[in-house]
Amino acid sequence: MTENDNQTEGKIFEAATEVFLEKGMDGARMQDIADRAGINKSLLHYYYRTKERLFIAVFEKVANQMFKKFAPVYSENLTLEEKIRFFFREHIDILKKNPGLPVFILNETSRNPERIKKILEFSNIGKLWAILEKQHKDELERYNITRENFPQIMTSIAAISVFPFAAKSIISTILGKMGHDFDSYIEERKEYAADFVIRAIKK
Amino acid sequence: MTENDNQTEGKIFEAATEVFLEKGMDGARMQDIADRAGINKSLLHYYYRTKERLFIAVFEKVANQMFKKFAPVYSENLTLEEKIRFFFREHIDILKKNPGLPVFILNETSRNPERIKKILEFSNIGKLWAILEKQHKDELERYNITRENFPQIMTSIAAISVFPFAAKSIISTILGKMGHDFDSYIEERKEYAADFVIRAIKK
DNA sequence: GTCTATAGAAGGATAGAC
DNA sequence: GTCTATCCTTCTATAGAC
Repeated sequence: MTENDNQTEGKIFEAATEVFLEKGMDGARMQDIADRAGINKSLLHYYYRTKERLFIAVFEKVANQMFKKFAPVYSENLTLEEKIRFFFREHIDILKKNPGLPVFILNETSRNPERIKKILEFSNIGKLWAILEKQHKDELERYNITRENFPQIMTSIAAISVFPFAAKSIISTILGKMGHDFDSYIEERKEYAADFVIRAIKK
Repeated sequence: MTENDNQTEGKIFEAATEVFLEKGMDGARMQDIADRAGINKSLLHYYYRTKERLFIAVFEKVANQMFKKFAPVYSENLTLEEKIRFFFREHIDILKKNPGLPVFILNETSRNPERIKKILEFSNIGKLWAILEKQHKDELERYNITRENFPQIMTSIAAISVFPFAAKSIISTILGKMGHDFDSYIEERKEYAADFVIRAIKK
């Protein structure tokens, strides 16, 4: 591969990421991607053969990005509360920079459930409970966290972090009516969300 | 209008609702809608002129459905805790019957923010805080609920109720890896969510 | 590797008969 | 009010020159 290959392929991939995030698979147009990449439409097919393949490349990259950001949660040097605070700060910060990500992933996985399986195969999200139980054996006694309600807690945490961005246009509109604005609402949320969850799970 | 008008228009509307919820505006095909309604494609245009108009009819009906189900929250005969419990039971039950609703609304409002404005105009969601303050003046002292953190609380409640359905295929896959199943997770959630929120907002 | 030109199919929309 | 036939545009994808 020459340098030109990489440059062009990279430009295509970036442009495709933009367009797919904005319009979704069905709404995206190959012409639009080509224009933004500053190249000809047929080059897209030269590098990726079909729209579907190009989409999958983008989807897997973007989805992995989302699920691989849980690293600090596995760190041994943080208390449970610190991990929760850390998570909300980091995760909300990432979403702040990519506000279109949640709707994109939610939408595409909902219309095509098989897509998520490959991504989750290589994630250790299934082992989360085992890790937590091992790392916080003593601490856990001070919280209402059990193997049984663990899915409820984890999905609530994800919900509180992700939903504001997934529902951004609705929330923005309502906040506007009440004299608030979205950006400061999000900034406040990093700490509020952590407090909220910690109170909710404390014994 | 004859009876036939209503029957056909109704069948079209029902079919359109199904298809739009399943595929979204961009993924939906007029031919598909016509087939499900058991009529010819050109009849769609006879009744609704364009795909866009048909979509708007469906979207407004469906979105209103979602925002008008907050009625019990305005009832004077319930305590704050009872309202929260009532909300989660009712709301999760509705979503259980229409699991595709959240992604549909999130997706379409995100790609076209103007769409939500007309719906929210006729909703009294902007006055929620005023109503709450009036109806629960004394009770409120036992909770950490202020005018300032009210948006944080409301969006957390919505998040906890809506997100499991918006992320259904992801959550289902993960639950599977952990030996749980989605349906019982949802059934448990009605009570768990209420407990979770009440603990989180108690002083 | 990149472009132009175009095939081939599909989708939304309309005309006109009944 | 409903159908058939068809127009027109748009979109993905490929052929072939450079």
